[in-house]
Amino acid sequence: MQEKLLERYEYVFEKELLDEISTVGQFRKINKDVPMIDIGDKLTHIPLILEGAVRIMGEDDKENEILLYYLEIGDSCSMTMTCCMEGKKSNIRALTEKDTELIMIPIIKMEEWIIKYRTWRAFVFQSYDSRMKEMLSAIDALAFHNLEERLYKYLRDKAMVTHSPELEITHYQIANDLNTSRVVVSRLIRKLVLDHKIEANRNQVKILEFLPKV
DNA sequence: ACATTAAGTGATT
DNA sequence: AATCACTTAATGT
Repeated sequence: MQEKLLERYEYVFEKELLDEISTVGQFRKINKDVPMIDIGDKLTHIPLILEGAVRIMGEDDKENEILLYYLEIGDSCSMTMTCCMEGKKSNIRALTEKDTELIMIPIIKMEEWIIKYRTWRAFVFQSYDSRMKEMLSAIDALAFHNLEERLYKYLRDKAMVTHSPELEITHYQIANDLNTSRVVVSRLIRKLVLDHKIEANRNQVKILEFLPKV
């Protein structure tokens, strides 16, 4: 665990903080598709991702699920960070997208570290900021009723997390994550194919412009 | 060959 | 954009 922690966060956190993380945090290795947090669970720890990715799902007043965002290497969960302060309950559902390694940090340390470590403070704010920006653009797409854009972004995100432009997925699964119907997804997929943005076959979608990160 | 599941199509709201 | 009803295509047993 030490090596990976250093490898991923050596330049993010100061030495003392890294030491404290490795003593106080518990290392966990989780397989693909394992539920970690459900809605209503009390949050006791915040995760720090070392390897793999975690999908964060939200739910509206009905039982409609929607994929909010992914946690990847170097990420933590800003949702957890905020509602964690007072041991509140989760309003999100977390699920491993693939085999994942992470460190769980007890929430009590949150406040302490915010005061104690400059880099931790920066980290918290930074992950806040990036999530906020993501949310804003998501809302934008929703307001414009722009499912096509949402779908394309979804596919790109998924490819990013997988580190591969080729996704093994059905239209039905996509529809579920986007909280829409399969028929609509199929039609939008066909559009994207005609626009030469993707290729699609049964159980498979390939992103054509796959440029690993900006 | 048959059943099951994924994906395509047209019409309707 | 969602839903329905139906077709076609691919896959598994």
